Amino acid sequence: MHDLKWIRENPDALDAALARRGAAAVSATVLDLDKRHRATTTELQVLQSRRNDVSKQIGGVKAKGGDAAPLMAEVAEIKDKMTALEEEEKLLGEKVKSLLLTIPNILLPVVPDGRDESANVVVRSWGTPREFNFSPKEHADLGAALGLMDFDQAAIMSGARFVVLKGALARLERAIAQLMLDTHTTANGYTEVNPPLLVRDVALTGTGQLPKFGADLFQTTAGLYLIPTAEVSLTNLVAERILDGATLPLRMTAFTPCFRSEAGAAGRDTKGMIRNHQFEKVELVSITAPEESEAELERMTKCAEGILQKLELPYRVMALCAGDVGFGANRTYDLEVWLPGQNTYREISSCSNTGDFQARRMNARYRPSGETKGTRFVHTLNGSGLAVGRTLIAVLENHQQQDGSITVPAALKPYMGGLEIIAPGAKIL
RNA sequence: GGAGGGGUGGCCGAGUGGUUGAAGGCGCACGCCUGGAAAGUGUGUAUACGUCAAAAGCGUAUCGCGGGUUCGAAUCCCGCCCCCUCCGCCA
Repeated sequence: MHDLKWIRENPDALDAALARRGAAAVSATVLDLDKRHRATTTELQVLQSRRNDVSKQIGGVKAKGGDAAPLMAEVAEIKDKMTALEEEEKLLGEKVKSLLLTIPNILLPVVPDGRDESANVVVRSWGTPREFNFSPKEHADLGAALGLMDFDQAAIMSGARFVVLKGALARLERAIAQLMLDTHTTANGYTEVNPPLLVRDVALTGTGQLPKFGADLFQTTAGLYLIPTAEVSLTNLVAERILDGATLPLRMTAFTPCFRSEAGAAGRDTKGMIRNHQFEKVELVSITAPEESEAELERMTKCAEGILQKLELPYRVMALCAGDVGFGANRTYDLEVWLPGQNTYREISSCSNTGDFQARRMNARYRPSGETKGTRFVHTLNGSGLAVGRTLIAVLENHQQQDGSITVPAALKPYMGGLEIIAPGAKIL
């Protein structure tokens, strides 16, 4: 959400920023509503002031046993006028607020121009895609051949876009998550959190999924929503709080299931477990002072990259272009992992700085250390560190052998009880 | 799910219709005192919005949230949220 004052002073900057995203200008509409809202507010406040005044006089007159009738008549008249104004004021205020909630964040100047993902820029890459002396298979085929990845049975109980992992693959997924959590909580300084998976609409409004993207979410009959990412739960850990500046930055990580309706993705990535309704992810969230957030984004991205390196998975870092950066972010790096079975790079992590965009929506502030007066909005960042399901895919495809077995990367062996090879033919279920 | 109790400033806590943004205390800041410190003592100590070129000042709102009653609400009424206690159910 944007600062209204800033929009008043920089309407053209807002519209120009929206144009970079390919979005329509809104400043004129905002300013018109805001102007009418403030005019109404001022008018109302004059009446309120007068009413408070006269009411005090009535108290005084009555205390002395005088006749307050004329004064009461005056207040009655004032109140008449106030009723309509109050309604108007409230309505205009709500209109301004709801419009503000639909305006995306302003991109930083470093974000490359471009309309869609084809204009994203490769920042750096790591690792060399392995040379295969056979034709590498896709993860869904590998998993099925191992007998440990079952889409059919998942469909019977849950429908499309679900998967059942069994035996060594179920364990592999857990091992991957453990490696990530252990790395982030020790080497990278993040605090592990186990947050709620069901949240209220205010939490989702705070992080920006609502009000615009409700169609992507699963909502329960009780009105709560399943989180589409732990970013929601973790970032809301600072909602409505005033933090002590000395405690910043806060770094937290959580391993959670994520739920997405994939409403707009019919027909895309229908094979395999690339795009499921339910998947697991280790999320990273940082809360920083404003001047630290850009450096923190670099740091966070490096933390995510570290996991890919440990797993010996080639990847590249993409700077998303203006048209591809998400609603709440001012800048985003995607990590794309090499998938030999699909002969392409696929997104496995997305690290974003939202600046004070989310902080304003959830009223997350801090008091700069040393200062006793005044608060400022914090900056919030989030990144996948990494998407666990997609990491599993990458491990399968990159570490597959000609016979369909999977070599367990060294970093995962301790978490696999020393298992070195996941081989076909295990008797399972 | 049933019954009851409660949500006041950074914290504790008073306040059941009238000049209360809110007593008192703690904490914090600054000063006095002291060789220095403690103790003592004095002063100050919320947020948002509006007005203003800006500051000061002024105005408005805020005692969980929203609505209502009233000339006037932290105080009365209604709805919601949250917390606590007991009962029931339950991993």
